[in-house]
Amino acid sequence: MIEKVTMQRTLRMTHQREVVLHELRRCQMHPTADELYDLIKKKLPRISLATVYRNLEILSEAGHIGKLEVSGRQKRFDWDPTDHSHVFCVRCHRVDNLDFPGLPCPRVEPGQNQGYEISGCRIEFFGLCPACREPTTQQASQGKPAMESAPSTPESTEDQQRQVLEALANSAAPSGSKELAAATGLESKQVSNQLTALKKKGFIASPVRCKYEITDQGISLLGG
Amino acid sequence: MIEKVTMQRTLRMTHQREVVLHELRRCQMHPTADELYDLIKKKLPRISLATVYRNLEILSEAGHIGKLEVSGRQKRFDWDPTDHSHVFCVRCHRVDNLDFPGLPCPRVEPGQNQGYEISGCRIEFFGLCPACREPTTQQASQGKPAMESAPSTPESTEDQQRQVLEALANSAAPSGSKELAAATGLESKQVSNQLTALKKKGFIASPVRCKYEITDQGISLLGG
DNA sequence: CTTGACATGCGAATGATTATCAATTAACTT
DNA sequence: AAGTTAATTGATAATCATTCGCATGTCAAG
Repeated sequence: MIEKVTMQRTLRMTHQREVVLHELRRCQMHPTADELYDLIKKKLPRISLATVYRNLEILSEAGHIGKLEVSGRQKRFDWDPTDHSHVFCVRCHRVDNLDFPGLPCPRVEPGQNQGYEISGCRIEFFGLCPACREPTTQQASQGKPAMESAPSTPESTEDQQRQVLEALANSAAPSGSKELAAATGLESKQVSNQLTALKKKGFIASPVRCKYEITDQGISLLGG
Repeated sequence: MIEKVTMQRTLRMTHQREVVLHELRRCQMHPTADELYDLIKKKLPRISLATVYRNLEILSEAGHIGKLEVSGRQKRFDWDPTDHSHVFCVRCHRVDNLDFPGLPCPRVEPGQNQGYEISGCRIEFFGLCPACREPTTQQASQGKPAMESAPSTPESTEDQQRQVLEALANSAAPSGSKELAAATGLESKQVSNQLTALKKKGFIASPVRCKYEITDQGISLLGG
């Protein structure tokens, strides 16, 4: 009698599910759920982020799309569910396909390794994407260009601090680390580190929690 | 003059950092931060979880330990920072080393693939660990056995619902999905699904948000 | 046209991790 | 040995990505 209690039988193709699938296929990239959400909102302004997540999960479960779990960061989704490897950029975190000719997965010894019954493996390449390889044409990275984060060069502590300080000098109101990260193109963790250092030295101050503004001392530092 | 403003020079060997490193080396496994935290608390009851996280980060940054980012789940840490591959169990999420004799990383074509400058790759094997391969001696999995989660077999919807229902029958007070997940050894998502299904059928009821109790109808179902 | 299984939108919850901040402390520098 | 200073700590709040609960909506089948 418990058999009567079942669920999740059919896959209904609702409008939003259709749009999720269509937009993913259309963009031909490997967007995160929220990137796709932003895209989809243009077509379906009332859709919920949860619906996007739900449908991506269901569609990947059903094998219609692929789900990428790259190195501990945000999941990305792939319109192409067939087996293939990916590269991701260590700087801007963009993901691209990588189809190599040879065998993708190294021979899995059928015998048990460590007692494990190995059923497969995932290979994940990393490196620098074309955009991030460039020798930095300019460092001012405005906004976020749709799907790809702002490439930034690995800079010295001093450079980073100068950037943060300049960004603060150009800002009217006290800024948080996220705004500063956006303004400088640095990672917010880096920005945060530099804020701490700058504050200790008295070049910036924090009028309210998490917000910073440049001090006279900081201004004179930039000026000198 | 900005050069004066620097930071992060030395690695101070504090007591807690020493213990973090020591405990990680001692356990010879691949614990998550909070598993290690539980271990460390026995030695240093006043240590903060944040300190454990911080030190694991710093130590791995400095190359003293390894950081494992397995398929979108909790990070794990490795006392051995040298290059080697890992297998993880798709059921209990345990991670083990895997040293194969041959070349671990497939030849990275030095030419640019997709314009990427590939600097390396990560191979991640998955399968079933020895414990999870067993044909299920019994399904009652009490508590969590220190470092390894409770292995559970992929069961049918009906089995899962029966388990959940039984757990509820044995519980005095209304239970949440987490407790039930612990009691049944199922994943909390699964439990949640089954709770929804059971509730719809009237076999359980929810006296308060997120808590469930078995109904007379549910009891009679078990009895019959 | 009712039913019931699926779906949706909303908001709140969760889990893992990180940031903030005042107070300590380890490793220099006298 | 005492003073200086930046790294570190504990406690806690915040953050981010993701999921859940629930009331409501939709649709295909009886």
